[in-house]
Amino acid sequence: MLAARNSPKHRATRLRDSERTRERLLQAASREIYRSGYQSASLDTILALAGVTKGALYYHFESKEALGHAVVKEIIAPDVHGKWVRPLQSVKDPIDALIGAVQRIPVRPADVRGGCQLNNLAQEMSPLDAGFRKRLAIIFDAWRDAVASTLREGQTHGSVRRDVEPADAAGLLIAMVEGYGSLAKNAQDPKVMKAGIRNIVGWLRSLRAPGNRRRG
Amino acid sequence: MLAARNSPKHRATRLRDSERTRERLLQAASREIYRSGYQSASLDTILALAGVTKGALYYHFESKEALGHAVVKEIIAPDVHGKWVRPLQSVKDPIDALIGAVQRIPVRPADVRGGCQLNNLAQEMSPLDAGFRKRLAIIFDAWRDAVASTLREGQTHGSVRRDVEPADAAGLLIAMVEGYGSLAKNAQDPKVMKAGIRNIVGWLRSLRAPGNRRRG
DNA sequence: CTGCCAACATACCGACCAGTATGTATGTTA
DNA sequence: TAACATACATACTGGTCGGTATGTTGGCAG
Repeated sequence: MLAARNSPKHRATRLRDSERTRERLLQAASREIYRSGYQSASLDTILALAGVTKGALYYHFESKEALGHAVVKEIIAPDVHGKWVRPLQSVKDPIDALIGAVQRIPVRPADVRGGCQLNNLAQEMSPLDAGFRKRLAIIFDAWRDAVASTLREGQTHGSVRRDVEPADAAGLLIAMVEGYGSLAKNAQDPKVMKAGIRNIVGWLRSLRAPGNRRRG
Repeated sequence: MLAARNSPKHRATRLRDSERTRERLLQAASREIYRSGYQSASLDTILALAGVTKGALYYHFESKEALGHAVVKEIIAPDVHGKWVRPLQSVKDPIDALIGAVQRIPVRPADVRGGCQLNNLAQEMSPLDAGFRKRLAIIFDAWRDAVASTLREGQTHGSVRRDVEPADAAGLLIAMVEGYGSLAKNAQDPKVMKAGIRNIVGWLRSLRAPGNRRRG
């Protein structure tokens, strides 16, 4: 009788429901912060989106700030990792991989109008809250390190020009991506972002070592 | 008696005082919006900065939104014009002029931490308020047009490479400037901005037509 | 069956918000 | 000098904010 029906399922169900509530709060907060910015994001709006009430929120998070930090860590960081770090790990051709990542930047009207989650929050909160700033800086650093590493590897394999400074080029790439994102967000026009992607891709091609051209 | 002492001075004094109050409100609003963003900028804080009260504000501006629009038109637009349009008009060497403008980007810690007024407001308000978005888009367009025009002129004079598309290069330059501004703002580190300026300058040099090099 | 705790829901709080209604001092005009 | 408009100051409003204190419910151990 001691081993029979120890009811791990019921416990698991409860825990899973609790985790699902937390996840819904995170997703709702992410969407609302994306729309209105962190400071103007209303907890009531987030709660309505998540379909729960204040009690649930303050059970899972100790404050609005903690909720925001959790969005950075559990939503934004994995997103950037999936788009800019994992795709660059152990690839044959770094330039092709970078071009692919750039071309996979969302260009649907809604995405262009909303901009980049990472950049949005960094722009708004970096001067105002050290907790946000540091967490976002870690993401930017990981992004830049991933690009720089793949460029360095390309240099050792001879596919990337030796006179390119990987760290500088990585920073420049990120600046271009975020800069064009800003321009396209203001213009509210996917064409601006598409033109930006073309220009970035052209610049990336110029980093390829002579004799390693894929085209032309 | 009809022409004597028609008291234009008193009227002028009154008008000048009124105009000064309006100007102080604009400057205070600009600073507070720069610090906290438009949405989170408190009118009470702006009034305290300007040293006036609600009555003065709503005498000169019909709403917070109108005040914000006036900041864009009367503070931000002239600032961008003075830094990126006037310095590029009828210059001998467009590349040198562009390099000069880039090198004149403020890199003091306070400037780097605060970011670019134009980009700050554009990022925050473009998706939320069409009035802000359009006014800011006009500034971005004027900026890009000024850069593109000076590049075109450089092409006719032979100092800029013919294979450069002026409009594309202008957009890329602005994207780089704003992108690096974002990265430096998040890093809160003037070194990031200085490194960005060096990279942008290097890219600008690559636009110079062969045989027109200023430096080896 | 009972007590207990996790996982919420509900009701409420003071602070702050943009905006307004009204008061008032200082010229200007008739 | 009396009427009047300009250029504000003061006092107040309804609404929203993040946060808290308390109530409620369901599963689960003893």
